[in-house]
Amino acid sequence: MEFVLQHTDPQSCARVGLITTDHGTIETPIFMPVGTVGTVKAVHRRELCDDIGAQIILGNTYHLYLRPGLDILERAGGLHRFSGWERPILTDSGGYQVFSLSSIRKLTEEGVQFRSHIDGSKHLFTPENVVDTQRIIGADIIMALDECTPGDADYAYARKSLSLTQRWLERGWRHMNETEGRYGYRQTFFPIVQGCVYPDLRREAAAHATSLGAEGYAIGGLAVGEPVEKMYEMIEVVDEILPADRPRYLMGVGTPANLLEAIERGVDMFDCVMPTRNGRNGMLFTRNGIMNMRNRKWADDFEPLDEGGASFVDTQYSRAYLRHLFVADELLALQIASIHNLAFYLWLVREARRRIVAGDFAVWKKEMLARVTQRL
RNA sequence: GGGCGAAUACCAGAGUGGCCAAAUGGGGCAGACUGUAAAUCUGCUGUCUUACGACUUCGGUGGUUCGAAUCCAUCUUCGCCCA
Repeated sequence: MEFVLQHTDPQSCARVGLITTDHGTIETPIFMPVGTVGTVKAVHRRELCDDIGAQIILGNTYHLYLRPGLDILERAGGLHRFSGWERPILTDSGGYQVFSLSSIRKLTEEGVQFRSHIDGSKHLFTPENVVDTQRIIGADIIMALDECTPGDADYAYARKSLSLTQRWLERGWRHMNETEGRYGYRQTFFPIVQGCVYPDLRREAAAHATSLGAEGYAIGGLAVGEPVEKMYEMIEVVDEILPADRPRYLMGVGTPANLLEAIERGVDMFDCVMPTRNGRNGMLFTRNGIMNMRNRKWADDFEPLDEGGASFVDTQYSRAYLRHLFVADELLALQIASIHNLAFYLWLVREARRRIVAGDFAVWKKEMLARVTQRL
């Protein structure tokens, strides 16, 4: 993987860059749709490529390891060939499941033992074997195993948790360097900076990760229960330390407003389930604000979903029709909402990129921020 | 014409003397969702009220009772059976 920093906003930390992988290039800032189990839910590959313009998507180690399993993935020739997605893939390590599945896992020095949410069987994930798994999945970008620390953790716990994450990082990094990919293309490894909401821990984590000399860095453990101002503060603290010539990936974030704020603070990559999950639950993110499509007020609104929006669904379907589909529990509703939201997110980062280059990012961001947070 | 049964909130349907403004499901209305255990989850859903609470409800009418969705009489409607 290579990263070229193409432009930096003179008025802020916002940046424009280009990541090159063996599966193609990624223009940053970028939003990466989440496809946990090998599919971006409710969205076809063709829509993802042609209509949404996704340049890279996510997969998840924990989920793919459990199903379909490593044997099938390996025999398929990796997730790219298995799913037909030919552009880059980034896989999360299972670190987020340490947080989200905390009731069915046990943390030890060696790793994390999950009780499968599917059948209850036990599986040990270590910093080493999640690298192996991600190599088998065939991810272009492999994430280190970390403990995603809850946003409300106290200092003592956050320190202890960070320390474990750092030991795991060193083990994963070493294992990565001792192994090779099996499909003939390059795979790269991103450390994850933890430290909860504590600036000194974040600084220590950023410095420690940077010392490895990785090709890109992730900021994890944010948007997990802490106040949003804390999140922005932590991004600032960390981005001061992370090398400018490497991409920074803010994991799991976020709302359109979160993206704008983080881009301004120097973040290059994002992923979040919000556009797809909230979309399936009836929420549309648009340039003009948020719409809950299940609300009665759309019942007889025959205007296009989002005139001039980034996707074909925005003009081809009316608000009243989409509301009808949601109320009637029709599957097409999930597709339309997912396509719309992802197309909007990709438009948002593309536009941010354009504005940074044009030099009016700050003005545009301020205006967008006011609009996207409105409730329609 | 006779017999039996049933009528409960938007719908279906439980409840058969006080713990009933009335279970449950559906529907409706609103909210939540951030590296996906999520096409999921939560709340509200007689009226007034921020709440406490007050008021009006269980086909109609009239009774019994301290007290009725629940018991009695009668009427209406519906279903089934006999002629």
